[in-house]
Amino acid sequence: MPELPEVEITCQNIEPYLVKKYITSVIVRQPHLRWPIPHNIEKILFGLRIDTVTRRGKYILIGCSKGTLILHLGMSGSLLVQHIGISPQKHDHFDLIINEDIILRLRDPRRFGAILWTTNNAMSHPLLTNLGPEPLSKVFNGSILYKSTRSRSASIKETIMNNRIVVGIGNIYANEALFRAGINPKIAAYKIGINRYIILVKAIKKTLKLAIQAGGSSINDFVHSDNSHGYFQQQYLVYQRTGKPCKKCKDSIKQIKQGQRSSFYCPSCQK
DNA sequence: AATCTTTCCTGCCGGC
DNA sequence: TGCCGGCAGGAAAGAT
Repeated sequence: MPELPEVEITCQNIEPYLVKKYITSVIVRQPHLRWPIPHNIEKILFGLRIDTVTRRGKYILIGCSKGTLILHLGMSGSLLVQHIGISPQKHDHFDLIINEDIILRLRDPRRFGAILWTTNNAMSHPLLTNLGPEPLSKVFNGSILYKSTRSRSASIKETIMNNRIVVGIGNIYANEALFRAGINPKIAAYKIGINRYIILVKAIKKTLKLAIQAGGSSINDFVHSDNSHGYFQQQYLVYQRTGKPCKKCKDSIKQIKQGQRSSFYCPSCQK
């Protein structure tokens, strides 16, 4: 399940295979992702040099000589780096062939991912222009989060999962960060004070950094671009630990629904 | 049949 | 009345 740590690691893994190399062909097998892959993408990308591989939230940005390829892994996507000649599997929808040698291959069973192209400044693309701050950047701090939540009656958990407030925090790390901060996921965001927001921001950063260090988390279907699996899934503090003892106080972890998503928390440690 | 992953979009609400 | 921000729910495909 690609959350920000997985996307970050994917970027790090694919970058050396792409930068300063050339796109020598493109194969589209299934254009119907979240939005259609641009119909003429093969012609657009042919012969372009790749200059950069960066990330904005969970969007992967492949900067080329004439524009930017915007990728999103959705709920089940992964990017594989394979040698040319390896046969595609059932859900391998898109190949970028690099220097006639290496394939960057999008595998996405549930097809909630996206492949888009923009010739303008990528940051002014409609999907990117309204995104909140990067959670690991210095501008994301307790004061910013406090100010941006004054009119928010939604729960704190749903609020930190809102991309306009802060990008990149999905269901797993929202649960984990709130536990680390000792904040109950049901509290309305506007009711939380500046002091607790400072603690929460530190907890978010720590949670994401630990996950990136561990190589990204995995439940079922996240595969690293070198085809190895992530190995962080054993270390969750609350996620999917319903009924198990809290790792701080031994109380039983509770599971509830918030906005159609499962939340996990310790009723004793999170007030 | 329900669940799980992301997040955009639609429709609705209340405030000014 | 219209505009706006905010919010709840729905939608997409597939594995289990």
